[in-house]
Amino acid sequence: MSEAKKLINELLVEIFNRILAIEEEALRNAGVSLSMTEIHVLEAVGNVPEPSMTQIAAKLGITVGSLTTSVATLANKGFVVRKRPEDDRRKVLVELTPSAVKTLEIHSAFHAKMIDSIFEDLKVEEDEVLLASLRRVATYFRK
Amino acid sequence: MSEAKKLINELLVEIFNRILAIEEEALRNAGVSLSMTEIHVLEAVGNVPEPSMTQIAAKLGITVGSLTTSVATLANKGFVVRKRPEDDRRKVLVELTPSAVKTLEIHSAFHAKMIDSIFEDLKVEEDEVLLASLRRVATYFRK
DNA sequence: ATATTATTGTTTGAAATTCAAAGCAATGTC
DNA sequence: GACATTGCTTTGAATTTCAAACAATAATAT
Repeated sequence: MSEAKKLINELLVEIFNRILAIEEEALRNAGVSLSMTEIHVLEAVGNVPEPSMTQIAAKLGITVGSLTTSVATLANKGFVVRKRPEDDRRKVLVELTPSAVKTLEIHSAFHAKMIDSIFEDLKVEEDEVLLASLRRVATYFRK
Repeated sequence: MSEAKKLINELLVEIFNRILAIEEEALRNAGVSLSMTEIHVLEAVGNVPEPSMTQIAAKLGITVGSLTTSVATLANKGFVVRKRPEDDRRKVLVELTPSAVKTLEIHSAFHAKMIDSIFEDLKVEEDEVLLASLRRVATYFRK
Protein backbone atom coordinates (compact mmCIF):
# COMPACT_ATOMS: atom_id res chain seq x y z
CA MET A 1 0.00 0.00 0.00
CA SER A 2 1.17 3.52 -0.78
CA GLU A 3 1.80 6.00 2.01
CA ALA A 4 -1.39 7.95 1.31
CA LYS A 5 -3.45 4.79 1.41
CA LYS A 6 -1.86 3.68 4.67
CA LEU A 7 -2.56 7.06 6.20
CA ILE A 8 -6.16 7.09 5.05
CA ASN A 9 -6.63 3.60 6.43
CA GLU A 10 -5.19 4.60 9.80
CA LEU A 11 -7.27 7.75 9.98
CA LEU A 12 -10.45 5.87 9.18
CA VAL A 13 -9.70 3.27 11.84
CA GLU A 14 -8.89 5.95 14.39
CA ILE A 15 -12.05 7.91 13.66
CA PHE A 16 -14.10 4.76 13.75
CA ASN A 17 -12.72 3.64 17.08
CA ARG A 18 -13.34 6.94 18.83
CA ILE A 19 -16.55 8.25 17.39
CA LEU A 20 -19.06 6.36 19.52
CA ALA A 21 -17.46 7.26 22.82
CA ILE A 22 -17.07 10.89 21.71
CA GLU A 23 -20.68 11.19 20.61
CA GLU A 24 -21.83 9.69 23.88
CA GLU A 25 -19.70 12.14 25.84
CA ALA A 26 -21.05 15.05 23.81
CA LEU A 27 -24.57 13.98 24.74
CA ARG A 28 -23.63 13.58 28.40
CA ASN A 29 -22.17 17.09 28.41
CA ALA A 30 -25.49 18.34 27.06
CA GLY A 31 -27.31 16.67 29.94
CA VAL A 32 -28.56 13.64 28.00
CA SER A 33 -27.98 10.30 29.69
CA LEU A 34 -28.78 7.87 26.90
CA SER A 35 -26.39 5.40 25.30
CA MET A 36 -25.57 5.68 21.62
CA THR A 37 -27.45 2.43 21.12
CA GLU A 38 -30.56 4.10 22.48
CA ILE A 39 -29.97 7.19 20.32
CA HIS A 40 -29.79 4.94 17.27
CA VAL A 41 -33.12 3.40 18.19
CA LEU A 42 -34.70 6.85 18.49
CA GLU A 43 -33.21 7.87 15.13
CA ALA A 44 -34.62 4.76 13.49
CA VAL A 45 -38.04 5.42 15.02
CA GLY A 46 -37.93 8.93 13.58
CA ASN A 47 -36.70 7.92 10.11
CA VAL A 48 -38.75 4.85 9.28
CA PRO A 49 -41.98 5.53 7.33
CA GLU A 50 -44.16 3.21 9.41
CA PRO A 51 -42.35 2.75 12.75
CA SER A 52 -43.54 -0.73 13.68
CA MET A 53 -41.25 -3.02 15.65
CA THR A 54 -40.40 -5.05 12.54
CA GLN A 55 -39.62 -1.98 10.42
CA ILE A 56 -37.48 -0.38 13.11
CA ALA A 57 -35.54 -3.58 13.75
CA ALA A 58 -34.89 -3.97 10.02
CA LYS A 59 -33.57 -0.41 9.80
CA LEU A 60 -31.25 -1.07 12.74
CA GLY A 61 -30.14 -4.51 11.61
CA ILE A 62 -31.09 -6.18 14.90
CA THR A 63 -33.74 -8.76 15.75
CA VAL A 64 -37.22 -7.74 16.85
CA GLY A 65 -36.59 -9.51 20.14
CA SER A 66 -33.61 -7.26 20.87
CA LEU A 67 -35.64 -4.22 19.97
CA THR A 68 -38.44 -5.18 22.37
CA THR A 69 -36.04 -4.84 25.31
CA SER A 70 -34.65 -1.54 24.09
CA VAL A 71 -38.01 0.05 23.35
CA ALA A 72 -39.35 -1.09 26.73
CA THR A 73 -36.63 0.78 28.62
CA LEU A 74 -36.99 3.84 26.36
CA ALA A 75 -40.73 3.80 27.12
CA ASN A 76 -39.98 3.61 30.84
CA LYS A 77 -37.63 6.57 30.51
CA GLY A 78 -40.33 8.53 28.72
CA PHE A 79 -38.72 8.81 25.27
CA VAL A 80 -41.24 6.77 23.29
CA VAL A 81 -44.85 5.64 23.52
CA ARG A 82 -46.25 2.45 22.03
CA LYS A 83 -49.62 2.14 20.34
CA ARG A 84 -51.60 -0.80 18.99
CA PRO A 85 -53.22 0.42 15.74
CA GLU A 86 -56.90 -0.51 15.37
CA ASP A 87 -56.58 -1.68 11.77
CA ASP A 88 -54.01 -4.37 12.69
CA ARG A 89 -53.78 -5.08 16.37
CA ARG A 90 -50.74 -7.33 16.01
CA LYS A 91 -48.54 -4.36 15.26
CA VAL A 92 -46.91 -1.99 17.72
CA LEU A 93 -46.27 1.53 16.43
CA VAL A 94 -43.60 3.49 18.26
CA GLU A 95 -43.74 7.28 18.59
CA LEU A 96 -41.14 9.76 19.81
CA THR A 97 -42.07 11.96 22.77
CA PRO A 98 -41.08 15.68 22.86
CA SER A 99 -38.11 14.68 25.08
CA ALA A 100 -36.87 12.33 22.37
CA VAL A 101 -37.24 14.96 19.65
CA LYS A 102 -35.27 17.44 21.73
CA THR A 103 -32.55 14.85 22.37
CA LEU A 104 -32.26 14.02 18.68
CA GLU A 105 -31.90 17.71 17.89
CA ILE A 106 -28.94 17.93 20.25
CA HIS A 107 -27.40 14.91 18.58
CA SER A 108 -28.00 16.33 15.09
CA ALA A 109 -26.32 19.57 16.09
CA PHE A 110 -23.22 17.58 17.00
CA HIS A 111 -23.24 15.86 13.63
CA ALA A 112 -23.68 19.17 11.83
CA LYS A 113 -20.70 20.61 13.68
CA MET A 114 -18.65 17.57 12.80
CA ILE A 115 -19.52 17.84 9.12
CA ASP A 116 -18.71 21.55 9.18
CA SER A 117 -15.27 20.77 10.52
CA ILE A 118 -14.72 18.44 7.57
CA PHE A 119 -15.75 21.15 5.11
CA GLU A 120 -13.66 23.81 6.75
CA ASP A 121 -11.18 25.19 4.21
CA LEU A 122 -12.49 22.83 1.54
CA LYS A 123 -13.31 24.43 -1.80
CA VAL A 124 -16.56 23.58 -3.55
CA GLU A 125 -14.93 21.39 -6.17
CA GLU A 126 -13.15 19.49 -3.42
CA ASP A 127 -16.44 18.79 -1.71
CA GLU A 128 -17.38 16.87 -4.81
CA VAL A 129 -14.25 14.73 -4.56
CA LEU A 130 -14.94 13.87 -0.94
CA LEU A 131 -18.53 13.08 -1.74
CA ALA A 132 -17.49 10.83 -4.63
CA SER A 133 -15.03 9.01 -2.39
CA LEU A 134 -17.60 8.38 0.29
CA ARG A 135 -20.11 7.19 -2.28
CA ARG A 136 -17.54 4.71 -3.45
CA VAL A 137 -17.00 3.38 0.08
CA ALA A 138 -20.74 3.11 0.66
CA THR A 139 -21.17 1.27 -2.65
CA TYR A 140 -18.33 -1.05 -1.73
CA PHE A 141 -20.04 -1.94 1.54
CA ARG A 142 -23.46 -2.43 0.02
CA LYS A 143 -22.31 -5.24 -2.27
CA MET B 1 -27.09 22.06 6.20
CA SER B 2 -26.39 22.09 2.49
CA GLU B 3 -27.27 19.10 0.33
CA ALA B 4 -23.67 17.95 -0.02
CA LYS B 5 -23.19 18.09 3.73
CA LYS B 6 -26.37 16.15 4.35
CA LEU B 7 -25.29 13.50 1.89
CA ILE B 8 -21.84 13.19 3.39
CA ASN B 9 -23.37 12.88 6.84
CA GLU B 10 -25.74 10.15 5.69
CA LEU B 11 -23.00 8.25 3.90
CA LEU B 12 -20.74 8.38 6.95
CA VAL B 13 -23.52 7.12 9.19
CA GLU B 14 -24.40 4.34 6.77
CA ILE B 15 -20.79 3.22 6.43
CA PHE B 16 -20.30 3.38 10.15
CA ASN B 17 -23.37 1.31 10.92
CA ARG B 18 -22.48 -1.48 8.52
CA ILE B 19 -18.74 -1.79 8.66
CA LEU B 20 -18.35 -3.94 11.77
CA ALA B 21 -20.84 -6.58 10.67
CA ILE B 22 -19.35 -6.61 7.17
CA GLU B 23 -15.80 -7.01 8.42
CA GLU B 24 -16.88 -9.81 10.72
CA GLU B 25 -18.61 -11.58 7.83
CA ALA B 26 -15.54 -11.17 5.64
CA LEU B 27 -13.49 -12.89 8.32
CA ARG B 28 -16.03 -15.67 8.72
CA ASN B 29 -15.96 -16.29 4.98
CA ALA B 30 -12.19 -16.62 5.23
CA GLY B 31 -12.59 -19.30 7.91
CA VAL B 32 -11.78 -17.08 10.87
CA SER B 33 -14.21 -17.32 13.78
CA LEU B 34 -13.17 -14.35 15.90
CA SER B 35 -15.32 -11.35 16.74
CA MET B 36 -14.24 -7.89 15.65
CA THR B 37 -13.67 -7.10 19.29
CA GLU B 38 -11.12 -9.89 19.44
CA ILE B 39 -9.52 -8.74 16.17
CA HIS B 40 -9.12 -5.27 17.65
CA VAL B 41 -7.36 -6.74 20.67
CA LEU B 42 -4.96 -8.63 18.41
CA GLU B 43 -4.31 -5.46 16.38
CA ALA B 44 -3.56 -3.51 19.55
CA VAL B 45 -1.19 -6.23 20.75
CA GLY B 46 0.64 -6.03 17.43
CA ASN B 47 0.78 -2.23 17.29
CA VAL B 48 1.71 -1.20 20.81
CA PRO B 49 5.47 -0.79 21.44
CA GLU B 50 5.48 -2.64 24.78
CA PRO B 51 2.37 -4.84 24.78
CA SER B 52 1.66 -4.98 28.51
CA MET B 53 -1.93 -5.22 29.72
CA THR B 54 -2.00 -1.55 30.68
CA GLN B 55 -0.57 -0.36 27.36
CA ILE B 56 -2.92 -2.54 25.30
CA ALA B 57 -5.97 -1.45 27.30
CA ALA B 58 -4.99 2.21 26.85
CA LYS B 59 -4.66 1.73 23.09
CA LEU B 60 -8.11 0.12 22.98
CA GLY B 61 -9.77 2.58 25.35
CA ILE B 62 -11.05 -0.16 27.67
CA THR B 63 -10.21 -1.03 31.28
CA VAL B 64 -7.49 -3.50 32.16
CA GLY B 65 -10.12 -5.65 33.85
CA SER B 66 -12.04 -5.98 30.58
CA LEU B 67 -8.85 -6.81 28.74
CA THR B 68 -7.99 -9.59 31.19
CA THR B 69 -11.13 -11.49 30.17
CA SER B 70 -10.53 -10.96 26.48
CA VAL B 71 -6.85 -11.94 26.54
CA ALA B 72 -7.69 -15.04 28.60
CA THR B 73 -10.08 -16.35 25.94
CA LEU B 74 -7.65 -15.43 23.14
CA ALA B 75 -4.94 -17.36 25.00
CA ASN B 76 -7.28 -20.36 25.33
CA LYS B 77 -7.99 -20.20 21.60
CA GLY B 78 -4.26 -20.12 20.89
CA PHE B 79 -3.96 -16.62 19.45
CA VAL B 80 -1.76 -15.08 22.14
CA VAL B 81 0.72 -16.14 24.83
CA ARG B 82 1.37 -14.29 28.08
CA LYS B 83 4.76 -13.80 29.71
CA ARG B 84 5.89 -12.32 33.03
CA PRO B 85 9.09 -10.37 32.28
CA GLU B 86 11.93 -10.95 34.78
CA ASP B 87 12.79 -7.26 35.14
CA ASP B 88 9.31 -6.36 36.40
CA ARG B 89 7.26 -9.32 37.44
CA ARG B 90 4.09 -7.27 37.93
CA LYS B 91 3.71 -6.88 34.19
CA VAL B 92 2.19 -9.29 31.71
CA LEU B 93 3.50 -9.05 28.16
CA VAL B 94 1.24 -10.39 25.44
CA GLU B 95 2.57 -11.92 22.22
CA LEU B 96 0.80 -12.91 19.01
CA THR B 97 1.05 -16.54 17.90
CA PRO B 98 1.54 -17.45 14.22
CA SER B 99 -2.25 -18.09 14.01
CA ALA B 100 -2.90 -14.53 15.13
CA VAL B 101 -0.44 -13.06 12.64
CA LYS B 102 -2.09 -15.04 9.85
CA THR B 103 -5.54 -13.84 10.93
CA LEU B 104 -4.43 -10.22 11.03
CA GLU B 105 -3.04 -10.57 7.52
CA ILE B 106 -6.44 -11.71 6.27
CA HIS B 107 -8.03 -8.75 7.99
CA SER B 108 -5.46 -6.32 6.57
CA ALA B 109 -6.11 -7.64 3.09
CA PHE B 110 -9.77 -6.72 3.51
CA HIS B 111 -8.84 -3.22 4.60
CA ALA B 112 -6.46 -2.82 1.67
CA LYS B 113 -9.21 -3.85 -0.72
CA MET B 114 -11.55 -1.36 0.89
CA ILE B 115 -9.04 1.47 0.58
CA ASP B 116 -8.38 0.54 -3.05
CA SER B 117 -12.08 0.86 -3.75
CA ILE B 118 -11.96 4.38 -2.36
CA PHE B 119 -9.00 5.29 -4.54
CA GLU B 120 -10.46 3.79 -7.66
CA ASP B 121 -10.73 6.48 -10.36
CA LEU B 122 -9.29 9.08 -8.00
CA LYS B 123 -6.48 11.19 -9.41
CA VAL B 124 -3.35 11.79 -7.37
CA GLU B 125 -4.22 15.41 -6.55
CA GLU B 126 -7.63 14.22 -5.37
CA ASP B 127 -6.04 11.72 -3.02
CA GLU B 128 -4.50 14.70 -1.28
CA VAL B 129 -7.90 16.34 -0.85
CA LEU B 130 -9.39 13.19 0.65
CA LEU B 131 -6.41 12.82 2.94
CA ALA B 132 -6.72 16.43 4.10
CA SER B 133 -10.42 15.95 4.79
CA LEU B 134 -9.84 12.85 6.86
CA ARG B 135 -7.07 14.56 8.78
CA ARG B 136 -9.51 17.30 9.61
CA VAL B 137 -12.05 14.80 10.92
CA ALA B 138 -9.42 13.04 12.99
CA THR B 139 -8.23 16.35 14.41
CA TYR B 140 -11.80 17.30 15.21
CA PHE B 141 -12.24 14.10 17.19
CA ARG B 142 -8.97 14.37 19.07
CA LYS B 143 -9.82 17.69 20.68
C1' DA C 1 15.90 -2.05 56.70
C1' DT C 2 11.18 -1.63 57.25
C1' DA C 3 6.99 0.58 56.41
C1' DT C 4 4.19 2.91 53.29
C1' DT C 5 2.63 4.02 48.79
C1' DA C 6 2.17 3.18 43.89
C1' DT C 7 1.85 0.22 39.97
C1' DT C 8 0.22 -3.83 37.52
C1' DG C 9 -3.12 -7.42 36.86
C1' DT C 10 -6.88 -10.55 38.19
C1' DT C 11 -11.27 -11.59 40.17
C1' DT C 12 -15.98 -10.65 41.24
C1' DG C 13 -20.55 -9.02 40.63
C1' DA C 14 -23.38 -6.51 37.82
C1' DA C 15 -25.26 -3.98 33.68
C1' DA C 16 -26.04 -3.43 28.61
C1' DT C 17 -26.65 -5.44 24.25
C1' DT C 18 -27.45 -9.00 21.53
C1' DC C 19 -29.34 -13.58 19.63
C1' DA C 20 -32.12 -17.92 18.81
C1' DA C 21 -35.94 -20.32 19.94
C1' DA C 22 -40.38 -20.85 22.16
C1' DG C 23 -44.77 -18.91 22.99
C1' DC C 24 -48.96 -16.00 22.23
C1' DA C 25 -52.32 -13.23 19.96
C1' DA C 26 -54.24 -11.34 15.72
C1' DT C 27 -54.84 -11.85 10.85
C1' DG C 28 -55.08 -14.27 6.42
C1' DT C 29 -55.99 -18.40 3.62
C1' DC C 30 -58.04 -22.68 2.25
C1' DG D 1 -63.76 -23.40 11.07
C1' DA D 2 -59.03 -25.27 10.79
C1' DC D 3 -54.36 -24.14 9.61
C1' DA D 4 -50.72 -21.13 8.40
C1' DT D 5 -48.61 -16.71 8.68
C1' DT D 6 -47.42 -12.44 10.77
C1' DG D 7 -46.06 -9.40 14.58
C1' DC D 8 -44.41 -9.12 18.89
C1' DT D 9 -42.83 -10.62 23.63
C1' DT D 10 -40.55 -13.71 26.69
C1' DT D 11 -36.89 -16.69 28.05
C1' DG D 12 -32.31 -18.31 28.53
C1' DA D 13 -27.81 -17.63 27.21
C1' DA D 14 -23.44 -15.39 25.25
C1' DT D 15 -20.45 -11.33 24.70
C1' DT D 16 -18.62 -7.18 26.11
C1' DT D 17 -18.05 -4.01 29.29
C1' DC D 18 -17.35 -1.58 33.93
C1' DA D 19 -16.27 -0.45 38.92
C1' DA D 20 -14.56 -2.00 42.98
C1' DA D 21 -12.15 -5.34 45.84
C1' DC D 22 -8.11 -8.06 46.04
C1' DA D 23 -3.16 -9.71 45.40
C1' DA D 24 1.52 -9.36 44.08
C1' DT D 25 5.52 -6.74 42.97
C1' DA D 26 8.22 -2.48 42.85
C1' DA D 27 9.40 2.17 44.32
C1' DT D 28 9.76 5.59 47.89
C1' DA D 29 10.15 7.38 52.43
C1' DT D 30 11.36 7.22 57.03
